[in-house]
Amino acid sequence: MAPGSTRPTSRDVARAAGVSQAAVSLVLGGKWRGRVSETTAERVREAARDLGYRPNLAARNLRLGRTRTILLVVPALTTEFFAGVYTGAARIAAEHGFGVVLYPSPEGVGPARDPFHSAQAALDGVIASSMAAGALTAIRGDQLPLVMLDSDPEGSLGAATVNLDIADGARQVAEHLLALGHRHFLHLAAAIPSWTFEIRARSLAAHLAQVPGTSLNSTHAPISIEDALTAAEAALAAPGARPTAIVCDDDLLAAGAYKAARRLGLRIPDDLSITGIDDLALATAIDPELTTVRLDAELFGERGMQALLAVLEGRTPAEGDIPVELVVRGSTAPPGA
Amino acid sequence: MAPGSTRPTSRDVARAAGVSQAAVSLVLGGKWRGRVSETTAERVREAARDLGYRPNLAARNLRLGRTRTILLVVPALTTEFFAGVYTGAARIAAEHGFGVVLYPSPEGVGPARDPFHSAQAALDGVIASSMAAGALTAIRGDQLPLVMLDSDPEGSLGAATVNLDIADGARQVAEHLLALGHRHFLHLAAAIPSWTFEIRARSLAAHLAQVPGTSLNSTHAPISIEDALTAAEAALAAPGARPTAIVCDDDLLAAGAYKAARRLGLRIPDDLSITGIDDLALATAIDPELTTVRLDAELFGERGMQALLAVLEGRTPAEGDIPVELVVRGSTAPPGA
DNA sequence: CATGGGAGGTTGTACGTATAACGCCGTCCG
DNA sequence: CGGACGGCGTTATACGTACAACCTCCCATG
Repeated sequence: MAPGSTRPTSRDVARAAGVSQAAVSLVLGGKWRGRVSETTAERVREAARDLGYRPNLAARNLRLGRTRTILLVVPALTTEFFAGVYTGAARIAAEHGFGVVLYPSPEGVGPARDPFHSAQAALDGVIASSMAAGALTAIRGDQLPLVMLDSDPEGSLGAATVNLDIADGARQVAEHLLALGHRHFLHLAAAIPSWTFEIRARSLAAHLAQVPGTSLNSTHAPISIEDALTAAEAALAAPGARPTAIVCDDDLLAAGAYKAARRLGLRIPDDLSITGIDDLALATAIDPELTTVRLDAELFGERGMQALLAVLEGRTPAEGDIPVELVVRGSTAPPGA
Repeated sequence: MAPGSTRPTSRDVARAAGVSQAAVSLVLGGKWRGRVSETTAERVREAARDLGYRPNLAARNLRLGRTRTILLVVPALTTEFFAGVYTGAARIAAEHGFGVVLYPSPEGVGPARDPFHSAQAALDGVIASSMAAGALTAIRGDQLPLVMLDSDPEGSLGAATVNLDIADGARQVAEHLLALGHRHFLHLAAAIPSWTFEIRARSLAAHLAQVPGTSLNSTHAPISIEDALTAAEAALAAPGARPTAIVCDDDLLAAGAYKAARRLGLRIPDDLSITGIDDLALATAIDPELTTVRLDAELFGERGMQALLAVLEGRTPAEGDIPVELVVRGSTAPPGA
């Protein structure tokens, strides 16, 4: 590369190899069988290597009318959960020659910035978590192929949806705690308006109500340890029957509940059982280790990407929720043990 | 939009507004002052709105020869640290009309996949963490403007570097523990070949050596709680003088050290002091809360992006490491307290 | 010997945009 | 009254690629 010169184009390669630009495109595009001789092809490849040629993706995208780039819209990346979703989605995408661009919705329901303008890349499709509330209004009305993660199948504008079987997770938590003998519950819920969290709450309430004599209170907090601490401490200190178990919408909230329990001198699990959802690394770092619902984030991302690829190819995405699994650890025990 | 039709182009807008395509480009590009009348401009804007026109970014990128897209190459997103870096970088980028695409290097030093092929987007520049070892070889030799995060200023191919003052962090840890009276140390180091971790180790050793009679052993583990648990347990159970303090390269490693201490019946901080680096949410979730070095991940990302923007504009990036701050919490105390 | 056809290319064009260069028309000044 | 100039546009072109269509040998075949 001479200084000041720009990147080499396919025409530069052609000149160096003594062929036409079209021949370069054919060879490097792998479509030269029966069109270009092996010796010429090798000469082209060598010239490309020497010049350090990289195809101009903007030009290729323009020509082909597609970019093989998918936008993944997620809420903030404050836990590794959506990192896992990204990893799974990116893996499947790579297998099909697609790239994935991440758009973490600015904190919460911020000023609805435009993900399409912000992620400058030209896009072939979008996968969006229903929790990325701020960005969703901007996405609606765009005619890009869309797959929603964890979204109300009825209210997703006809877009395909991929869901974790989160209602079943709530069922497993409820049955586990009921079997241990708990009757008085606190639901420490995420203060995010999202279909997912509504379903969790409804499923939890429904399954707890199957046993007579149970009580269920709720309190809400933003998904952060400090906010959860504040909310849990207030709820535990409130007058009336103290719950013997706290069901949290998220492991981070559970960590806040741990801190509240410590402040109030309550031992876990003897005085108070706590459950989470996600199974983050955090879950086994705290003492006692957290009983939680394991969500397979990578599988979630994989299924989301598979669904989008199906949409892009005109196929119908596979049906079926992704199963989740209760992992029983040390934070749950019979009440008053 | 009639069904089956493709996205509207600027020419469609022009037709609808009864003007030329060039006029549309001028109006929508904001360069119409003195070239197009206000009434015509308004007509164009209305037509664009009615048709739901979005400029084709591939075409724009091709025409302008730049994409306003930056690639951020990071190691795996298993903690929120690099999520913070991304957030900071993306904020500064957005202020300058740039987008950021994330490339998490496949686990560790995986098969050196090509970040440029994987992230399909056409790029204007690259910011790369020196910890993303696998991807770095692919980046080298590419003539894209490059900024390295936490990299040896000497060995970064002349690329600009932005560093956290990690050596000073190690100094603060060393002086804190020495002041408490500790003399026998274990360094639980990250098993990642990276300049950053070498510097931490060197700085730690140098500052501890300033006090006569100190001892320092090292053990290495991949950055995960379970691996750290294994390594720390082995090191603590080894014959010889047991360390009274463990200095960890990372909060995740520190969490592993907590678990090792619990298994061995050692109380923190009475029997064993532990320190980390990063100040993740995890640090205040575990009990006792972790004394650690707070790294400002978002500022790190901001400075990285500012440096890259400077490079792109031909300016010289600002000098100076980013200061870090020891946060003293409950995991450190005088030995044998 | 004419004809077909395959191997090995080349020429030409379009993707959608931004912008340089060029009108055209009315007005105003010398 | 000529021409310069400003306001309001238009026409033409280039960015780099992928591929359809074409072209030219040369050999085999009837």
